[in-house]
Amino acid sequence: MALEHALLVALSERPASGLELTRRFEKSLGFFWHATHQQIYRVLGRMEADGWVGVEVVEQDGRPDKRVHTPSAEGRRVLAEWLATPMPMETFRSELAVKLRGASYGDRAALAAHLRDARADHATRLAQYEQMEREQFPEPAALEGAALDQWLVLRGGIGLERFWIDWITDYLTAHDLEVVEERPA
Amino acid sequence: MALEHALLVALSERPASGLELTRRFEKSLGFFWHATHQQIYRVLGRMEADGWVGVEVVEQDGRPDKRVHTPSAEGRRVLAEWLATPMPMETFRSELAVKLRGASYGDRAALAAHLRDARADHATRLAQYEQMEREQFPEPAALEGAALDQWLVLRGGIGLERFWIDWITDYLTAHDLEVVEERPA
DNA sequence: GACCACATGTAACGAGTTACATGATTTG
DNA sequence: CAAATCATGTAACTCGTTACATGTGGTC
Repeated sequence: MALEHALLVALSERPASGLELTRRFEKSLGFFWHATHQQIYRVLGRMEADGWVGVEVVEQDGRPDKRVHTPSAEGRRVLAEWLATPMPMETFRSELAVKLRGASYGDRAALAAHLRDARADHATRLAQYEQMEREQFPEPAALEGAALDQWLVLRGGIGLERFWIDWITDYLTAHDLEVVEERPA
Repeated sequence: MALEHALLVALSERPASGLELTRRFEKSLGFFWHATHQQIYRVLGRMEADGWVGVEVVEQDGRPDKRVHTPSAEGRRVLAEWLATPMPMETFRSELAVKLRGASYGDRAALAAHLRDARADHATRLAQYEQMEREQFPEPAALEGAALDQWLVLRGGIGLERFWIDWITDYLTAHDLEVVEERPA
């Protein structure tokens, strides 16, 4: 498991409350790790109990208090140890792949419509990532340290979205299911 | 959830016992879906109880009996219905990405060593996939129907392994951590 | 006789999802 | 005053992993 460690990475970059972490996960680390606020609060509570993070209650102007979490010395030790641990090879899990493989046992035309939707979703996300790259990393050659890591992970997200788009396109093309745009007269 | 549906796809291609399914998952659908035999047996039991599959006990020569599962009419209906259902966009989950992003909070050199191992693992799997492609699909242009789908999913697996290798290589290169091969004198 | 492969399971746990609950403050 | 946003949580459930259990038959 690694949500603990993903949270430690995020909190090392900047201390945060549960809700702030949730939002940050949607944006950045979320390319490769998704977590709901329920799960994040639960794990944060466990990390606090285990002494991996310290909590400071911060009063806010016109808003409820928030509990800001910061990695403790023990938390930093745990994170460093995890980073140095070898990992088993990962295999991605994809429902879409199962559907592609099983297409002949259902309505291939209906599936094709969903594939085009899925491709459009990935194209949208790709465009978002590329915009983030332009705005946040205008000069990649000058990056180093944590900022360089962040850019490289964003590059990974971009590469992955391109993989999805290419794969779906290849599938539709091979089955001759691409829609040719009609030019309106 | 979709292990049920993945099993229905596999059983539609060919009826099988639990253990045979487990092995088939390691080979083909396993590019994008991994499942242990425990999980497969449990889900097969549920599918049998729900009437999605029929079971025939087959005696074998010099081996224990096996229980061969075949999709029922109800199972085929369920599969077709699932195939026509729109799906939410998928996000892959990767520990490796978290480690890349968190590298500056640990020992980057130690991480780099594991990254090279991970890249070697993916290169090995890529070679296996490419060999499967040569052996099982020597003439892709002639494929159609279920066989074409199987080839396209294998192509997806190949594309994904290439993504991994490229990404890790980009990371190591950007951090100037590539090992230059020493030429033995 | 020990060991391995085949074949099917059970039990316990941990991780993740979904739905719901609570209370504050700002905006319309 | 109704609705939306901020902020933190509980409860119930499903999914997935790990470890263990059981029995057959062939091989060294």
